[in-house]
Amino acid sequence: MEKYLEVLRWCPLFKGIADENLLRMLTCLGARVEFFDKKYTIIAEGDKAKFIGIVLSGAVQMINTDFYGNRSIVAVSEKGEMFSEAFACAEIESIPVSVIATEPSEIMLINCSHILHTCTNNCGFHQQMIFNLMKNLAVKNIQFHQKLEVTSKRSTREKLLAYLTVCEKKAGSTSFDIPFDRQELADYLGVERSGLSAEISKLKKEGVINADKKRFELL
Amino acid sequence: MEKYLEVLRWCPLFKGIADENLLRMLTCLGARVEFFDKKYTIIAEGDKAKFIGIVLSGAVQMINTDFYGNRSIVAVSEKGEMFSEAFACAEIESIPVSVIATEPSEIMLINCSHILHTCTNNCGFHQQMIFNLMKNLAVKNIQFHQKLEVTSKRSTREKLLAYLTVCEKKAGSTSFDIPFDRQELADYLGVERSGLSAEISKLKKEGVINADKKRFELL
DNA sequence: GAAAGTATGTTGAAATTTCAACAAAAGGTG
DNA sequence: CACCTTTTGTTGAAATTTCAACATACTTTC
Repeated sequence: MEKYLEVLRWCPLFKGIADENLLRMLTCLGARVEFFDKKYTIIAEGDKAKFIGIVLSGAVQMINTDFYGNRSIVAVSEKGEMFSEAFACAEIESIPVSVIATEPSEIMLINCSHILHTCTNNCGFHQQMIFNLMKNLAVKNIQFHQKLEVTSKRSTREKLLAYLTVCEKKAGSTSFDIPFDRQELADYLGVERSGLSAEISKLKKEGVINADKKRFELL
Repeated sequence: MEKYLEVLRWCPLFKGIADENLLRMLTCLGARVEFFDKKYTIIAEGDKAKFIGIVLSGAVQMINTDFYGNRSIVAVSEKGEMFSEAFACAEIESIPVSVIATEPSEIMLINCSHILHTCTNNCGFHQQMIFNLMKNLAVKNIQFHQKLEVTSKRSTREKLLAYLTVCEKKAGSTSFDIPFDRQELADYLGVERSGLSAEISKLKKEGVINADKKRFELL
């Protein structure tokens, strides 16, 4: 597990926990690492919601596919971030989305009940970890607020600009990469790909943005 | 505070805490109760995100108003439920939405730092409360997933039916009341009121639903 | 480096939503 | 009960989005 230390130090779950304690905890938690190729399903809709995932390398998307096969991208987790923690913490039966690797990815899986229901009173690191988990859940909540703010806009143009503004803030620069190709961006924003492409072109012509592949710039 | 005991027992924050401990904790937490008339603002966008709110009576809505004045209803909290807990727990600067009373409401306000940063190691009830708070954050997360699933549908009809299906599940009956009037429902679903009214009429004619004011039935 | 496959941009027609305006119904108030 | 206000339903025109189809650019594979 040593080779993952650098990523794990960045993971919100282990904030404030020293390396040597972290490594011991991983054993105690029964953490295991699995590799998934691009496009592979890490957790399928309907699976038991037992595990918290941590992205050690690569990236994953939470996908919601409806009755008619329409894909909606709910969220993205990148290196060092967690996923599926809300489902595991809420102790619901099964997970309502699928988690897909969008690149070859190494994923750490931890049975959430090991975090919630083991030695909660004795071990200080454990308390810290539960606190970290709570804070992370709150942060994810806020991210949902942001996503709702973006997708609740009525037009493709407004959704796109709202999303790019969020990215700009996150990146701390007017120029940044987004984690989506055009079809994925459309599925994330809840709009039509062709209309999205048209809108991007229009905004380029108007001199509002620059865009090339996944790189965007707000002018 | 005794007169609020019945509601507070139902509040997810105090689950598993006996009445006598609960009352002592309220003092320790510095909980206070305020009354708000219908349409009054409990927390305004931009306010410091210090407080967790608990609805003792009445109901509140989380409202997001954009630059152009378009209203979007993010969520509703009813009797016994919490609000603003994610903002407080994430310890962000200021709250990005407004919380409005939709009926005359009694609201309990608790400074979240009193929950997170006081006697966390000594007091068992306190540990329980933090655990409850975490679980509630996870549940709210899942509710956001549900809302996204509803609002990510492309047509007014699909959004409405998806929302009504969620209500049906929650109510455990094909007939139920929704917490919105027509304009509010439109602002919650992210559609036009007139189009929504038209769609409701259509679904009634087709025999798919019954609807009268806030009461709906799925046929 | 050629071939196949994937991603992106473009376009016009069809469908849907938004907008504005009004009428009818319901609710609140003196 | 009459008046005023708010809510809801309806409608048609304008704007926007979706859909389908195709051309081009870019990637991957052999």
